Parts: sequence; C-alpha cells; structure tokens
Amino acid sequence: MLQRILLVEDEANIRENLRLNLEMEGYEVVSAEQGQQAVKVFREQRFNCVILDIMLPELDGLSVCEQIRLEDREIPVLFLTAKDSPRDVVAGLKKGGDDYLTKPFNLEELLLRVGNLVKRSVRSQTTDVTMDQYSFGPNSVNFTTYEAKGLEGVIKLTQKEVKLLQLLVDRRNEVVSRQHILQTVWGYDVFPSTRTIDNFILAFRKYFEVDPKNPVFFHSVRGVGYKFTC
Amino acid sequence: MLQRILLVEDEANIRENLRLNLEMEGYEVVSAEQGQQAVKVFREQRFNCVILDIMLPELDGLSVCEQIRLEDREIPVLFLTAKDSPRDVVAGLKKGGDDYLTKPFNLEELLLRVGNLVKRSVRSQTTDVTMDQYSFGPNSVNFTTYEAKGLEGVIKLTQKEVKLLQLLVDRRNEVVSRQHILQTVWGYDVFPSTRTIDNFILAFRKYFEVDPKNPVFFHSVRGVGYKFTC
DNA sequence: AGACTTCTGACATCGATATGACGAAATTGT
DNA sequence: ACAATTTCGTCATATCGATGTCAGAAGTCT
Repeated sequence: MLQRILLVEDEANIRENLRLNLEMEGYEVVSAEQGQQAVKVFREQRFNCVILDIMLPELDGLSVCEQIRLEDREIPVLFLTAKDSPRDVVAGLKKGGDDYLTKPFNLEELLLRVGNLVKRSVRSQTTDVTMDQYSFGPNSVNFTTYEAKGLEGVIKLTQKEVKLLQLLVDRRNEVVSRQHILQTVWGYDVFPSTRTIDNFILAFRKYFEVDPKNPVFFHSVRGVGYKFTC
Repeated sequence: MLQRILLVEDEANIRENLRLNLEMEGYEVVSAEQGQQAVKVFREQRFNCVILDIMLPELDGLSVCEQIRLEDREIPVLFLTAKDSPRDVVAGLKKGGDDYLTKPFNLEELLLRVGNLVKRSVRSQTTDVTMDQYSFGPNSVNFTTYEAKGLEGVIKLTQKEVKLLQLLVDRRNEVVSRQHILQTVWGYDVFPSTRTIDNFILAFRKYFEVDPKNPVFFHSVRGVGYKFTC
C-alpha cells in the first residue's frame, strides 16, 4: 500500500525540497506550514509517519505532537529542530516523538530514518492477515470462501462485507475509527457518505447478533467508530 | 521481563560508565570490547538492544552489525561513533542500524534513545494488545479499547473522556491548565463553558477515587487547572 | 436486461456533552 | 476575622450532532 507522510515545516525551501525528495522515494506527501493546520489535516487523513519541525509560528511542534498523540498513539513522529540543545531534544522524545534530527540535516540520513519509522508503522499495521476462518459466539466467518454461519444459517458475504469484517476482526477489541475504516476498506480518494458504514454494521448485527439493538459483538463508540468484541 | 543490552565499546572508561548508567536504568548489561567477541556473545545469548561502537580494533562496528543482522533482522542497533561525517552515519543506517549517536554524546539522550529502541523490540515481541494500558492504584485504563477498570468494575469510556484522561496521564504529576486542556482536547475554535471540564473530572473521580471528595489521583489546582498524580 | 451490491438521502432516535443554577470552598481585600 | 469575590463541585436538564434504520437510487457484473 502507498505510504503517506505528513510534513510540517514552515520554511518553504526546506519543505518543498523535502517533499520532492520524499516523493522521489515513493511516498505520498502532504505538507502543512502551520501547527493548527497540521493537526487538522492529521485528523482528516491517515498517515504512516509525521515529520515535524519543532520551531513553528503560532503552535509549536511539541504541542502538535501532543495533539497528534491524542488521535493516534502509535504513529511515528520525526522531529526536525534547529535547536541542538539536549533539553529540547529530551522534551521532544518524552512527548512521544520517536526520532529527531537537527538542522541542517543530511538528506540521505533523513530518508533512511523515515524509512525505518515507516517500516515500523507498516509492520504494526499488518498483524496477522493470514487468517481465513474466524469464530465468535455461535457464528463463524470464512474470509476466503466469503461465507459465514450466522443465526439464520449460512450467509454469502459480499466483497465489502468481507473487507470490513476482516478489518474489525483483525483489530478485535480495539476501537476502529470511521476514518480508518473508510481509508482501509474504501481507499483514500473515495469517500462515500458516512451512512454507508452504518449499513454494513447494520447487516452484521442482523446476521450475527441475537438482539441487534443490544449488540454483543459489534459495538459503536460514539464520535469515534466501531469496536468488535469477542 | 528483564531487558538485556549488549554493549560493544573498546574504551574502558566509556564502557564502564555506560554500563553503570544503563544498569541504574534497570537494564541487564553484557559488554564486549572486541568485534569478534561481541558477535560470539550475541549468538549465545538473548538481547533486546545492541549498542555498538563503530571504531573498534580488529573487526569494526559496521561489520559486527552485518553479522548480527544475519542472526536477527529485528533487533535494534544503536551506533556510537566519534566520526561525525554523514557518510559513516548513512553507512551505518544502511547496514541495518536503527539509530546512532556521535561521541561525545549526551547521556540522558542516549538513555532515551535506548529506551525507545528497547520499547520497540519489546512491542514486536508481545503482539498482545495489552501494551497501551495504564494502571494507577486499583484502576486501569485502556486507551485503544476505550475501557477502564474502576471501583465499580468495567466502565466504557467516551471519546472526550479518553482524550482528557490521556492528556492528564501523559502529563502525570504536572499541572495542566484549563486553557491547555481546552485547546488540546476540544480545539481552537470550540470553547465550551468552563464547567464542562469539571464534569469530566467529576466523572473520573466517581470512577476511580475511593473518596471523591478527597481525591488521590485527580487533584484540582485552584486558579490553574488539574493535576493527575499516581 | 436482470440480479446483485453499494450508495444516498430522509427521518427517527439516542446519548454524549454543554449549559446554567446554586451552594461550598478558597482567596482576596479591608 | 469578616465580607466580598472568585473559583470549583455538583446536579438536572437541554441540545445538538452522531448513529440506527430503511426505502429506493445508482452502480456493477454477467
């Protein structure tokens, strides 16, 4: 899958140069020059890595990182800083940054570090994809034959149903945000109305839940997304 | 589990100083002063992280890293080098190093970087979901499942509850101003009445405090904000 | 075209959270 | 020490956005 990077840097030269080089490495780059804007963009899209200048006008990089961490606790953050003082560095890493570089930095080194971070992010995304049968309660799903046994007997699943079900099962017991669902099941560019997801959940509940109004497996978490529990 | 570090460094002063500090951080340290010896030790034992001087007599650090990578492709390697030239750094990272520091290095920074690397190694070992849990007193919070165990058993947390809790826990033992809470959890444009925050603190105290009137964890600091203590 | 899947828009419903009121507690000024 | 003032704790209630639900439209495949 395409790897996406959020680049937050106010100096236009550095930003565009970095963007160019990252894109040449095959990343899709979205850039922001201000802190607030960066947080906003981050909330709306999915990224594999964030490159974050500490010195920003308005909202500084550390605060941006703090807010990003409230949205996603896993995503790797690479700090850029002109300040070489260990105090800043330490503060940054403590805030949950995963790596940092001091300007001026060596381009090749940055690309390598980014590569490391992204690799890590990808690794933690793809946990155990190699499952083709899953059972929960009285139900069971076969992801390869697109069939499921539910309350009403055998059900033929559609493509999207399988994808969504697989995502939820892979992340069982975790809350999966609607954002994440959309981007994983549908893709980056396609954005169906948010009602669409509900329809699928609705179907799952009909298939698998004894009392669809009081779901045991397919929980919704208001304002965030859905959680599959087993 | 005890975290084990392999330290490869030929200069006795640096080596023993590092060993001391790492042990004070709670790691078990095995040290080697020569390349061949390091590889041998690595083959025989289990480690969570390797700290590797590049300039070694006999077999240099980069070669050691290469050999180590043949045994274990995952283990984090941190290079130490006196040479600041980017070429070495790049070479090191390409050989499969995960991080590097140039001598003379800041001790605290090294410990932080080692901490990060070890954490990563541990995370990839335990594919369990139970990594992003936080416990305090008789309580525990899971930020990905949106669930908490409190005095009354399991509680389902809402979005804002999770965000606020996470912010307070991230800044545990610090006072977080109401201003900062509003900006971070709610955003820049939205400014709910200041009573709103209290409601959440109120809920937390009900969930987690034995005597909500005399809180142990969720302290309020008059005129400023709140402080989470553990 | 026909069968199926997926999406959309309308509406009902629900629940998280924002609000305002009020008393208690802390702080300040005199 | 007292009153005045600010801030906080607490609660009942209102609000508004998010979700549930469904019928039918719009795609998609054969």
